[in-house]
Amino acid sequence: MAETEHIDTRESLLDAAESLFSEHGIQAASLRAITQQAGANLAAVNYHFGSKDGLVRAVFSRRLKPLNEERIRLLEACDLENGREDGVEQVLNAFLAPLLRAVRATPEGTREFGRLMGRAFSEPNEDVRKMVSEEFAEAIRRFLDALARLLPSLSEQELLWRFHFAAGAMAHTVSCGYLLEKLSAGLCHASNGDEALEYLVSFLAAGLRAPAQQRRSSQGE
Amino acid sequence: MAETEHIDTRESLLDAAESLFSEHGIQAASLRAITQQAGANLAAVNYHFGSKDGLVRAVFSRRLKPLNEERIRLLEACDLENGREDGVEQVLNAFLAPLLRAVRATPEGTREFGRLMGRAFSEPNEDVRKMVSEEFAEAIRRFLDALARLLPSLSEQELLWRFHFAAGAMAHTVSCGYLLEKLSAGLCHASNGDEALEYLVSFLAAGLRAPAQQRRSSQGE
DNA sequence: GTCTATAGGGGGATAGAC
DNA sequence: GTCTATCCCCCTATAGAC
Repeated sequence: MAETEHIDTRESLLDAAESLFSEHGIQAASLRAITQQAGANLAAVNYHFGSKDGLVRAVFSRRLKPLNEERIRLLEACDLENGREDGVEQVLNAFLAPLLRAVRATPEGTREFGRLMGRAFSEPNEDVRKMVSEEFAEAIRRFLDALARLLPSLSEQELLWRFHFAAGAMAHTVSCGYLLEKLSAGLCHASNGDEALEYLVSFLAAGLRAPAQQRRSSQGE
Repeated sequence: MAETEHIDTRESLLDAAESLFSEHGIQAASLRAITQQAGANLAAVNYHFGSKDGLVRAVFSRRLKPLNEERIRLLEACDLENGREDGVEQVLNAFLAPLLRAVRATPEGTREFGRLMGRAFSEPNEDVRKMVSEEFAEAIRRFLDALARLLPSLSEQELLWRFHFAAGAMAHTVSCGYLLEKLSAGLCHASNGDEALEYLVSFLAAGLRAPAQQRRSSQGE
C-alpha cells in the first residue's frame, strides 16, 4: 500500500495475482482483492487479460517459461559423456536448482511462487492443470531422455515411476515447507534453497539408482 | 439420483462432500451441490455439522483416524530386531500401504479420497492444514522414531528432510496419478495400489539409505 | 487506458413451520 | 430431523463515461 511509484499496471496485476493465488488459492483469490492490492481498478483485469482465466494463464507462464528454459540450458551444460560417475546428480541438479532458486525470497516477489507451483499440478481446475502440464512437457521429455541413457538397466515403466516420485518430492518441498519446519522444530530450513537442494539431490539420486524391481505379475484393476 | 433406499443423511452428506471436495476442491464445492448429491436438504449440513468447516473436519477425520491407526498397527507388527536387512522396507510398507489401499477404487466411495488427501497439506485454508497435520502427528512421530533406529548414521536433520521427501512422493502419487498415466501413455497404472507400492518402497528405501551428506556450511538467508 | 456503476448469478447461514 | 423461504454477503463480467 502507498506505493511510491506506479510502474506498470499489467505487471502489478501479475504480482498481486501471484501473491494472492499463492496465499488463498486461485479460486478463492478474487479479482477485487487482486486489483486492490495492485492499486488498479477492478475492470483492469478484464482489459489486460480478458478474464480471470487469462490472468491465471499469464501468472503461470511468466514464471514457467524462463524456468524451464533455464532447466534445459543447464541440462545441455551437463558433462555426461566422459565417464563421470555423478551424471544422475548433475541432471537432478539441472532440474531442481532453477525451481528451488526461484522459490527463495527475492526483492521482486518471486517469493510466493513456490507454494503456487507446488499446488499447480493438483489444482481442481482442469484447465489450469492442463496449461501447467504443457509448460513442463518439453523439459520433462528431455530430462527423461537423459536419465534413460544414464540408467539403462531401468525399464521405461520404472524410470517413469521414479521420475514421478522425484517430481513429488520436489513439489512437496516447495509447497509444504511449513510441515518440515514445524516437524523439525526449526532444525530444518525449508525456505533455504541450498539446503533443500543438497539433500534432495542425494536422496533422489540414490532412489533413481536403486536396483531395478522385478515386478510380480499383478494385473489387478 | 433416485436412490433405492435412504440409509443415513449424515453419512450421505459425508460421502457427497468427500466426492465433491475431491473433484472441485473444498472451497469450490458448495453446500448446495453437496446436499443435492446427498439427496438432502440445504439446511441439513448446518444441523448435522454446524457449518461447512465442521463438515470438512468430519470428512477428513472419518478417513484419517482409521488410516493412521492401521499404520501404527502395521508398524508395531514389523520385525525389526532380529538382524533382518529389510527393516526400512517394512517400515515404509507400513506407512504407505494403508493409504495406497484406501485410494483404490472400492464399492463404497473411498475412491475419491486419494486426490483430496494428496492436496490436504497444501490446502490454502490454514484451519484445514492444521487439522490434517494433527491427525498425522502421532503416526509420524512413531515412524520417525523407528527410522531413526534403523538409520543411526543419519543426523536428525537429514532424516527429517528425507522423511519429508518420502511424504512428498507419496502425496504426489495419490493426488497426481493422471500425470503419470499421461506421461507414460498408459504404460504405468497410477491407480493400481500394488504397482505404486512396490515401486515406491524400493525407491524410497534407497533414498533413505543413501550415504549421509556432509553439508557445506551455508548460512544463507 | 482507466474509471464508476450495475447486471446477474451464487454463496453460507438461519428462522420458523412441520 | 427435515423442510421452505429468506437475509445479506461476495463474485465475475460488462456497458459506457471520461
